[in-house]
Amino acid sequence: MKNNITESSKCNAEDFPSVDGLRMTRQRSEVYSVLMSYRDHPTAGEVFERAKENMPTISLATVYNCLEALVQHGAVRQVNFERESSRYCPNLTEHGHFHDEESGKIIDVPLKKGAKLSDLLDLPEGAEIDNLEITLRGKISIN
Amino acid sequence: MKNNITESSKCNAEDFPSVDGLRMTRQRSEVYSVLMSYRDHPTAGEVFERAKENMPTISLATVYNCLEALVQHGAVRQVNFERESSRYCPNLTEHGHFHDEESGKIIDVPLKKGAKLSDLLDLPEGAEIDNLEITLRGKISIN
DNA sequence: TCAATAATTAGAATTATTCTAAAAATAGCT
DNA sequence: AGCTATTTTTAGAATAATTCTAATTATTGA
Repeated sequence: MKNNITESSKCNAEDFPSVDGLRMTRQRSEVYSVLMSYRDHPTAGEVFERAKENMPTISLATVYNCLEALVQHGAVRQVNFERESSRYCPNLTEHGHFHDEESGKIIDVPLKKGAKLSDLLDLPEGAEIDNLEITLRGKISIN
Repeated sequence: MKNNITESSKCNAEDFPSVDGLRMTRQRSEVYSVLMSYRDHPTAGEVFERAKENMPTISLATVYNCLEALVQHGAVRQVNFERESSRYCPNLTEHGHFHDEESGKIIDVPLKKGAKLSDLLDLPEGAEIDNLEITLRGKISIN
């Protein structure tokens, strides 16, 4: 008897590791693996272009849907630079982003171990932080 | 003899303090004073609504132009929250922004005196920072 | 296998912002 | 003051990223 597992449900932990509570689909798996393999903070449009290489029928709306689902389940992070398109980042460690004005490249900026945000900022009384975004823009001087 | 100074050139340091290199105009002055008087991080659209109270003929395009000019001359700051409309802030001290998820309010978060960003972040070699944005989202617990 | 639910899709709609081109204001001359 | 060059303002059109809609397809669980 032919295996009745569909294309979509074939996805497993290797394709789409541990994103709890999120149903696996071929499209979500594809979008996630695009982010994991390039790791260069692509926009939704760029993810779409890359995903189409493996999955020519995927739609842009689906890429947006998948990215939203992945962000909501904490599998990837959405990062915003000024008014530009959102970009997506699979690095889940606490970090900021440096946007090099010359090359256009975006570089992950790790938070120093043990450094506390409250050492730097006068947070409001009772503030409970759900999300922190640190973005830096500048140049890298070559000496 | 009638004073030939036009409406626009009448603007002086009181209306539009020290923004060097930027020509004073009635519209820029109005936009600037809207930001200075409310100090609550309005969007361009909100600035437009408020500016119209004093200057009913001002256009939205002009508000955008004025805001851009003021930002470029360092008179105000542009702040972005996720994908929402840009907001504008006349507080020129180094600070971040806390976005309260419950009230929607945006609260300035001062950087602690003497605190250095490099204490918190592992900046890339030779990075020269032109712009820093720290945005926090969360709740304020009332105890 | 069937019914219920969820995801995908194409294309339309939305919305913030920018662009365009013409009119108005202004500054720098003489 | 008058003239000219430059800048700013303006209304409306254009753009572009994202979201919405409604129909189709896939998936789950009984």
